[in-house]
Amino acid sequence: MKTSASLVWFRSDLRLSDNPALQAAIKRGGAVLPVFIYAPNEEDPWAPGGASRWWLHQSLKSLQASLLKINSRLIIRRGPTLEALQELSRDYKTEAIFWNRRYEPAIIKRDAKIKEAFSGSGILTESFNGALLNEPWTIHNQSGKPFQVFTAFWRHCLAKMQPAEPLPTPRKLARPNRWPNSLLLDSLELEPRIKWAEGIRSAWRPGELGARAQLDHFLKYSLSGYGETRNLPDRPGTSRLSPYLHFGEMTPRQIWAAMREKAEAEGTPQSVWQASTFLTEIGWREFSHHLLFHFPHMPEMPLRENFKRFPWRKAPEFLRAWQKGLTGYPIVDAGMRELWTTGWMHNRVRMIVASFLVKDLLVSWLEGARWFWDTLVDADLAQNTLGWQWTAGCAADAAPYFRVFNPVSQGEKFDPQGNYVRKWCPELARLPDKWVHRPWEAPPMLLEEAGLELDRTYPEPIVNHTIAREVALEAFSSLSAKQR
DNA sequence: TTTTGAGTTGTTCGA
DNA sequence: GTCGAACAACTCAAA
Repeated sequence: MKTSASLVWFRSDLRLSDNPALQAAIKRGGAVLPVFIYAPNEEDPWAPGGASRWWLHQSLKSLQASLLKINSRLIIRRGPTLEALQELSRDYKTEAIFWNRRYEPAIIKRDAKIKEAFSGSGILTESFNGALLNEPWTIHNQSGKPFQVFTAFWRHCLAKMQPAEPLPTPRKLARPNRWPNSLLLDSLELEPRIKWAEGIRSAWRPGELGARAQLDHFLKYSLSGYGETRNLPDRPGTSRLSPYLHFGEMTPRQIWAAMREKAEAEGTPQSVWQASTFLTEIGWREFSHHLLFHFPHMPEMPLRENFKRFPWRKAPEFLRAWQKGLTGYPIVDAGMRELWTTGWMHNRVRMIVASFLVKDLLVSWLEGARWFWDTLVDADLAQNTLGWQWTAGCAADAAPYFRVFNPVSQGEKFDPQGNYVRKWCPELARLPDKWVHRPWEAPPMLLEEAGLELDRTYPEPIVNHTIAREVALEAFSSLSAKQR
């Protein structure tokens, strides 16, 4: 005798709390079958990179454990997704399939096909908003078009938004009479064969519990100084919630609720300001999803037409030096090595290294986006795309072309004691503060005392920033209508 | 329809 | 050392 069941198709929502699809299945009654289907080629060309796969493995493991505690299990299958869902629903008298939406163009298309395939089958399919404060199609300006400028977008959202209370965490799920087969998590081979993930492992605690712990820690220790310390890469001044948000181990709605609670408890103008500065970052996440939804070609194409003829360099040796953290600019190299080691980079440093690749080296933002995609544990198509287009100046609402970060002054301003640089570039550790961001200018005696031999133990700068800046300004001005 | 004001995160130069 | 202005042109949003 088969029991009637609902499938809950887990995707980028690896949590039990505040999960609309899961709640819908519970509400419907009958058994709940939690399913994860691994089908990376359906996300092509943005299938999860190495760091993301590592995180995904840990998250699934954590979700398995959480489900076990509430009388349930995670069924793991491989794609093609449609076939996997059809097979499961055939074998287990499935009445409904529920999932939370994703917004990547390839996923939207695939999900639409899946919905289509089940229509008329007698199986209900329903998707929910489990990742955003507002669905992208509900936000538009007065002429009915999507916003392209952040400030206007976020002002509009703040005025209209009333995020609901987060949904509860289920205590117990109804099981089927008999569990479907499941693959072993290890058989998905998400973890790297070569052991390069140890640095990531020691930096992070993936999963829903890790997410909550991180949020609590941030609210308790870092939010009060957020406006200032978020820019200092040697301190834990940022929220570090990005990977949790990407994998749906935490929702913006939960963050919103936690912040509101805290603001109500404290209520000082200062705390409200710090909270709003942080919430603006959540606003950027919303904005990036809004843009990706309305301009689905964004991951590959510049939003501004005229950038299609930008003279990017093909410079594999520059790209490689940047990737390896061997550019000769300490703050850039420190950032790239932090990324490689921990799967994450401080936001301030992301801007610096991105500006360096795009403006000093004149290498296309797409190359940068691809590298970040493979190495970041928080790699998110919407956020990564907007971040790079913003830096390159080819988004509608972008950094002005003349804003070229100076890697030395940025380093001296935001890492004045060189703690960050010394941590990730230990060969520079013994240089005095004064020279730690510009070793090539240090007196030879000092270099020797610090055990540093330029071009042997640490590279000379691969480009001269002052000259590179001039070249970049020239290249960018070639885009203006007057000149061309 | 036309007009106006504004636009995340900077740097440099010269007074 | 500090401060304000210049750095383009363009597009978006809203009046």
